Amino acid sequence: MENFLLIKSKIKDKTLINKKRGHIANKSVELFVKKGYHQTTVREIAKASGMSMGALYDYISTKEDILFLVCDHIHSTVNNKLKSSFTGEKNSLQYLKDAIKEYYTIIDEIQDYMLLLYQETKSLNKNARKYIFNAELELTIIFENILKQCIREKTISLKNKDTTLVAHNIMVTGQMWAFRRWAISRDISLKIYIERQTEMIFKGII
Amino acid sequence: MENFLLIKSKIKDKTLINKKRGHIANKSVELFVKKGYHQTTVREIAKASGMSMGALYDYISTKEDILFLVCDHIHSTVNNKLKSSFTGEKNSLQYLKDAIKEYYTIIDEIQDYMLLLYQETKSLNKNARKYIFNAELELTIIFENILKQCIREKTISLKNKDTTLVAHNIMVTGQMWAFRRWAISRDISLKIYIERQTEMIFKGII
Amino acid sequence: MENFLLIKSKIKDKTLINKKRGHIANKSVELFVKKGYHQTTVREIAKASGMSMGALYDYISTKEDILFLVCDHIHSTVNNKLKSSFTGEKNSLQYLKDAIKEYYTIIDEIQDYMLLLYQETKSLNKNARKYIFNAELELTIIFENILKQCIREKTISLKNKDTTLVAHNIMVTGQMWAFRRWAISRDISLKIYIERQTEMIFKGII
Amino acid sequence: MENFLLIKSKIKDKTLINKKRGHIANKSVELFVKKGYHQTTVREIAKASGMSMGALYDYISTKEDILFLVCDHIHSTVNNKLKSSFTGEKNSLQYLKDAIKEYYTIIDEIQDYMLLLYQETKSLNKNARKYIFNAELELTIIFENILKQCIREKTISLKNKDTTLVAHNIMVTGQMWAFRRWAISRDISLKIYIERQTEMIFKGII
DNA sequence: TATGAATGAGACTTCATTCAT
DNA sequence: TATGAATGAAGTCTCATTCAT
Repeated sequence: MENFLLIKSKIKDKTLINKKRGHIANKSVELFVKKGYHQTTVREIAKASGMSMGALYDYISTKEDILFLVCDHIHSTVNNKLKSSFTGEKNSLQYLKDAIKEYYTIIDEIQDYMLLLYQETKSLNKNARKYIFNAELELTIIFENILKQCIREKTISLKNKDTTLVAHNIMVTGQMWAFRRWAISRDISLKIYIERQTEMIFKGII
Repeated sequence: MENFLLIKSKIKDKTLINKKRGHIANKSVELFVKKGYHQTTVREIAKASGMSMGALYDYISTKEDILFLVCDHIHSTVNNKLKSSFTGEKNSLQYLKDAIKEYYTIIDEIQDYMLLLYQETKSLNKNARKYIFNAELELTIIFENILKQCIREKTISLKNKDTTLVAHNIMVTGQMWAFRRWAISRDISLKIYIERQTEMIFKGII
Repeated sequence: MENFLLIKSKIKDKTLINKKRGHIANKSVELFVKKGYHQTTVREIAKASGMSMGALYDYISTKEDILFLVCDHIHSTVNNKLKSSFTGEKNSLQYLKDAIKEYYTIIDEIQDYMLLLYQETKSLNKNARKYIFNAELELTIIFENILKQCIREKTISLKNKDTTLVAHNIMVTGQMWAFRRWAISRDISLKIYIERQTEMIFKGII
Repeated sequence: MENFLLIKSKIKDKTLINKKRGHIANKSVELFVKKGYHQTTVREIAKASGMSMGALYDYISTKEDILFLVCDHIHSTVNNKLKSSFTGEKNSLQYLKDAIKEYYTIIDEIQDYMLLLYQETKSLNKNARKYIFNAELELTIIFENILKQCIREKTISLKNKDTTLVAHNIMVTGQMWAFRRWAISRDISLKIYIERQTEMIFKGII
């Protein structure tokens, strides 16, 4: 977590800061998911974190900072989960397929967090928003790179300039599982969803 | 707009209610787009609407009602625009293609509204949310019906049970133009975006 | 009802005024009993009276006027009921006994109104309050006069100067049935209550 | 004051809560007496208490809570004053006589508070009202117990089952001094009032 | 460092009263 | 006379942030 640049703290010990901020993010994310960012009061956050108001404000300086912490936290979670799943040697096509499956599965696991992330980012200030967008972009680039590898290995037929779009498509189709659950999950399981979507994505690029 | 069931009013004249509520929605949507729902005060809305606080509250009973009005307004706009574009005789495949183009163009025109719609719906109460979800579903069903017509005319190869998923995909890919503008529109114009996405969707179903 | 002096009206026809004001008082008293004067809105009163806001304000000029109308209405009711019960020839002691019984019975019948009367009078302006106090005094004087008649007929042993106090005692003991119902009526019926209290009053003055 | 169960506070220090609530009650009671509960604004209360709006609301959560605080305060005052007056050894009849005198004197001292108490209790919610009624009942029981003691000592001739009623009579006759001052105190001093009323009460039970 | 009481501007909402029709 | 939409001041309550201890 490189949020030192964006959030000021009265505390000197950077290890402590990291530890406490992680703690705050963990406790806050649950509250935000349950009640939404605006409906959650700083008092509630302090209580849930087992800290006093003063102590809390020693590690952040604005309520918005907590939202940033939370968004960052969610993105890190996804990022780490996804990256740590990339093991073993395989051909690039299988790699892509597995990455999609993994990403969609992660989204399913933390769908509430995903909703939170995409609905509340707008409440962040410009800089923080940029930071979060960047994290989102990094994730996209992971897929883009796999696609480029596929192109190099000629396992798909796609122009290099279109990889960005396809990568975004993959991500959005994944997030759709969280956003449109109310409509989709009535008819279809995650397993089938992944199969169908993967199939269609592949048809589009092969 | 049949929001009489969900929003109470102190005014008796239903025509007047409709007129004023439309006016309020029109003025509020701009404020919400600019500052967000929570950051916009009722006083600002009253002022922008050229009404007194009291008059405003004669037509609604909660600030949340205004959000509902706005969400409803946006959906109606999209719905009407889309439906009014369906003219002329054409084969179902062309029909689908045109519908996609039309929908994506509408999204481009009112992208700010789209963002608002999908980020603030969560602030509505359960009933209002259901209502809005339903409007979203209606839109999806339009695409689903076109797809089913294509299947009947055998212009695409898709199983009937997969039409829902593809319809959602079409919608999400369209909304993506609003949500991921910051990443996509740097490299690509709306025209190209529509072409590429249509191509990929069609590859997936033919 | 001589409230013309205290409440202004835009209407000329005095018969109409009387009729409508009676109507308003009748409808309002129920609302006031149920919700209290302050919690009842003029809108509710207008609706319950089947009048428009404007029409209502043609017959009164302040919300307080309605409260006055109501208080007056209650007092009149008690007064008329009590006075109309005074029939037949009897000795003064029996007269007193009957009057007490009658008064207490009236209080039992309209106990909610009694509570209203004594709790909301304070919200009236000085003049209106005086008027209501006067009506209360008139009622007291009825008892005082009976007591004086008893003294003249030597059926009780009481000094003339103490009649006022005893008259007040009689009234307060009656009102107590309304005010302390929550404590008293658990153990005792109205019939017994009247018996016991009458007995004690008589012991005090004979 | 054990009002912790009925009024929530954001403050942790219970001693502080008690102190401040006492302070708030003291300042509010004057305002309520002067202007009435409904006519007094929370802002005025805060100002009179020398607290900020926020601070005030840290110790209560509703304006109604302040009314409860005040009613409780008044009752406690009466209760404590009365109880602390019970000293010395005397026969039960004298005891009763002194208690009446003391109670009536207290009422005279705080007649404005008494009026407030009985006119505004209705604005409390059910639970709070019950609590206040209970305090009133406790007071009544004090007199009831004295009466029972008299019965045991055979200094009065009263059936045990009638003690409740007489106790209520004593209290109501006392409160009458506050409620009907406008009519009574013109002719009679507190001293005389106590004498006459005591005399009549005693005649009724001996 | 930590605590939590205090601040105070400002949010939403109500409602007695008026007045154009 | 009657209607009911409009006014706008004022009410209660919240809550991010600070600061004395």
